[in-house]
Amino acid sequence: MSSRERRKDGGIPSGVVTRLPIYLRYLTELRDQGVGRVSSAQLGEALSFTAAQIRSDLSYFGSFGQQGYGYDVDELLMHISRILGLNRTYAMVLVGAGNLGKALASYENFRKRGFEIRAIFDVDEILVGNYHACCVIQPVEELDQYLKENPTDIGIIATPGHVSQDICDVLVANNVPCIWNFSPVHLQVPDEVIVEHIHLTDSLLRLSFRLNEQRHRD
Amino acid sequence: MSSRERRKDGGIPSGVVTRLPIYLRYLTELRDQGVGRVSSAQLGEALSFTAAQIRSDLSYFGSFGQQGYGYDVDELLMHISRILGLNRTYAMVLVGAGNLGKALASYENFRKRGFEIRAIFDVDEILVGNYHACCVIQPVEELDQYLKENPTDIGIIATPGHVSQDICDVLVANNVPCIWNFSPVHLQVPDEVIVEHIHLTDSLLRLSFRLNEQRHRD
DNA sequence: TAGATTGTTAATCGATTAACAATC
DNA sequence: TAGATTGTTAATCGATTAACAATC
Repeated sequence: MSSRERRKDGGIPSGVVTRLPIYLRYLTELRDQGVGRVSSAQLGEALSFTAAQIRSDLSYFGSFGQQGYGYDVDELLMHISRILGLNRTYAMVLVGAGNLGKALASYENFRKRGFEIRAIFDVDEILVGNYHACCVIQPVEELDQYLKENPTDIGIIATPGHVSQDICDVLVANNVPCIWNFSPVHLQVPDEVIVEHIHLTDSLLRLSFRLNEQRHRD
Repeated sequence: MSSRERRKDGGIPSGVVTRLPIYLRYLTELRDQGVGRVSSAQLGEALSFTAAQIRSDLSYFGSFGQQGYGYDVDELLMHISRILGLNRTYAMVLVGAGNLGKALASYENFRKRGFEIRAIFDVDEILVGNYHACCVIQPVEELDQYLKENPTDIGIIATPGHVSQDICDVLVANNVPCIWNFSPVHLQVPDEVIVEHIHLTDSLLRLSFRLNEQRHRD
């Protein structure tokens, strides 16, 4: 199947989407080291993937290499950047200005990539009115009105679990297409809404599971 | 294949390990709501999995249900807790006391589950000596000596990318079996070391990819 | 007992990999 | 040209699902 035909059926498999940012990161590293060219075998070696998988992943989007040569690092980097949508900016709102929310708002790398936190909301009256990183913290009751006036691509939920579904509903009702969820809750959203969960505790539990795994063996 | 036999071959598939914490979280919610019993069909409905997948996942570890009845919520919760290793505590060190590191150290839920940050390290002389949450922040040069004197289960890396491999090497050299990595780097570790990556930027890029996905379709 | 739901098997589906013709 | 490596096909592998006998 050619890449053109492949694109027609459903979406891109999630495994592919998971690996693209990994490729991007490593290619950026190579470029910063002044490496100009790389083969799928070399990429695979460095990232613990097979060469075939890397070529297969890239072929969903086009032909970026050259037989007998491999890939031009700068060129491939440019293609993957575009594929991931890095050729534009994204407007974000952050809900929840606790320790984690503040850490996210302070993280410069997001803005550098074009992901801009444009407003911060919290319930805590003590926090409201304070400047943090980019913005004044606003009362959460104003989230709905803000979203009506300001088109927003990504809503970041960094609230305690018991309010996150309510916040999510407000975001969805105002057509925010993407949710970045840091609360320990399985959010209910319509099919068309895109959600990425950062479940920190789940990740820790995967560590403790693997650490104790031998116990479950015979 | 019986669960007993299944356990003999390699490890548990990573998909199963990913879903166990999700089951745990939802079962906890049910228990807190006073729900005493649940079927695989109900679990699947709530979490968008098939009932068969849930039964298949659980069967890796034993038989926890009853035909015609389903699962006792408390009992299943107890089993999954043990499977995930929640019947003990874990000693952790945190390296990197920036915004994100501080947020992690302040997060009470980890400690409640038995994941205890026992020491914090940073390069920044201004931070060193300050108390944060549980512990005094120590100079990173003392990490090696600390690990030699204090058995540690999990090393948390919340440093800038350019030093994270060095920190990782110190952790590995001192037999820390698990790494929880928040830095935007693909760490090189021996096969037996267990690594969980929280790559925040990768997660954002998956959002922007999905948001722009239709552009790549015909 | 009749109804419900498990745990497991066998069938299906999808993802990964090996192989290779094409070609730089 | 000879050597290297792509993009793609076909084969393999593993994960998911549907179906059902067992049984509470």
